[in-house]
Amino acid sequence: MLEFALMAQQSTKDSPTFSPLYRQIKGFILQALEAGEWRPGEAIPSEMDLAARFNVSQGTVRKAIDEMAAENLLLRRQGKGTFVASHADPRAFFRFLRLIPLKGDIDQSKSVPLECWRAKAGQEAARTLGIKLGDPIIIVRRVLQFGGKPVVVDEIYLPGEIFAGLTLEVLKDYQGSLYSLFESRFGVRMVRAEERIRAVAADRATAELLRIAETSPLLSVERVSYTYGNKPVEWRRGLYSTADHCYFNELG
Amino acid sequence: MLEFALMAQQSTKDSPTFSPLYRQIKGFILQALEAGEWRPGEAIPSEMDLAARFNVSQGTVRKAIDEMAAENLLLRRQGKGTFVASHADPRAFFRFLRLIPLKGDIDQSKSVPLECWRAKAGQEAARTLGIKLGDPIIIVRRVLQFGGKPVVVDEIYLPGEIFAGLTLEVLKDYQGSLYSLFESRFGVRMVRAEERIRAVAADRATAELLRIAETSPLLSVERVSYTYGNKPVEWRRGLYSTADHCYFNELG
DNA sequence: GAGTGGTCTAGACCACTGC
DNA sequence: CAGTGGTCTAGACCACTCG
Repeated sequence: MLEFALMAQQSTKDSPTFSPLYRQIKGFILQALEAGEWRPGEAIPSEMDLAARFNVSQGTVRKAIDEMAAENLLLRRQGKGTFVASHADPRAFFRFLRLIPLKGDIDQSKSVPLECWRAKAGQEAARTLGIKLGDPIIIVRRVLQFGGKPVVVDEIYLPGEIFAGLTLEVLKDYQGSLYSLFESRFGVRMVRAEERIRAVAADRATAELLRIAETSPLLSVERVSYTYGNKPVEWRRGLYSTADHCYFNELG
Repeated sequence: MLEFALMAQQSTKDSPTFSPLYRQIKGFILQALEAGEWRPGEAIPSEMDLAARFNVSQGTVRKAIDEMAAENLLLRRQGKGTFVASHADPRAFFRFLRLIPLKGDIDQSKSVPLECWRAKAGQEAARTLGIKLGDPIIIVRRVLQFGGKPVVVDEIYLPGEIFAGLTLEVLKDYQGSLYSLFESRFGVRMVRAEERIRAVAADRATAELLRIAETSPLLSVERVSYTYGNKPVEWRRGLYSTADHCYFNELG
């Protein structure tokens, strides 16, 4: 990160674009994250360092970092430092997969990639991913198992430009979550997502994969994931068998 | 709220029950809310006032309130004061009902109560609501309409002790959300909830109410709602028709 | 012990609301 | 104008981690 001169044109009253100092600091840190200045898992400079660079007090930097920690962009660890959040952290796993067993403890999950092919973006994919009609996309199909049993079938649409080099072999070789792979191999960190959930009847192919009866009710979970700057980088549709699991959501 | 002497046995190091001052302040404010010292929608004392009462600095009170505002317990309004959050606030509505139309704008919703009767808590209800087996409970059935069409059938289990006096007439007479009614008439404010979502096939009765085909896939949304102090006070099961709507969830 | 984040204070000033 | 929350500062000290 480069050094900064003062930027605080705090401007009393007459500025319609007023934003407090700590938000500007937050913006700079965000930019640096976006630019990959510090990689996921790494420590960012200490609050004192940042305060010195930005010519503000520690408290102001602190407030900026507080907000980013609340948004799961950064992770504070007392006595050690502040770290860029990473999907490699196992705690991040259930932040995006809200599936828990109906009874018993959380069981081991395993991702089984089925297919991975190239295609051109149709109207819906283009609109959702913010790319142009006909732009290259990559489509992945996979099954998620819990405790050895298939529970989810996912179909995942990715912008071909960003995920160039993604193949079925890469997927099969990788241990760990998909987002962890995206982060370490493609430098794309998922920061936020929206899910739209409906109930649908299982088609034949899905029923076979999940080893359930055709027309069984399934959850259809459509997800759009965003990276820094609200940029959509993944569109997926999952079909969840809720025979032994349920989608768990906490309403704050 | 009574005045307080100093409580800050901050105790360096040797206290395993260490908690910072602002959390103790938060605890006191929480207690006062729980005791109904300030009603939903009312203002609580100013930060300066509270600081004086607790013999701490404004900043410490501020941090306590910050956390409570983040938890939607309080609502800050610059220049006016800090207010007890209320379900009467229309913004609170979609915090608990995460249903949006598949296309088009959010349409007007209407709750149509069907039945309301007394019963004794069975094993599951007793466990979920934290009451004793056989304790009185109230069961409400109702339909939620969006844009005039039935979309949700709810079956709601309430502890009879807390909601004594709830009848079908009361429900029918009340305009506004259920939680708003609970808050204003029974002094019970829902603060948090957990939902478990599964896909199920519509039974005949539900299918008729929702005007869909029997065995159509539906979302089964089981919710436990809590008031202050993590006390469960509502258990409900909703069946959502997702023909024209979907459950929307934001993953932070 | 040095360095990190975490808490707390006291005071200044700004932005917003309503009288 | 007074009163509220919102921002920013400077400094002190505590709790935690690691060498």
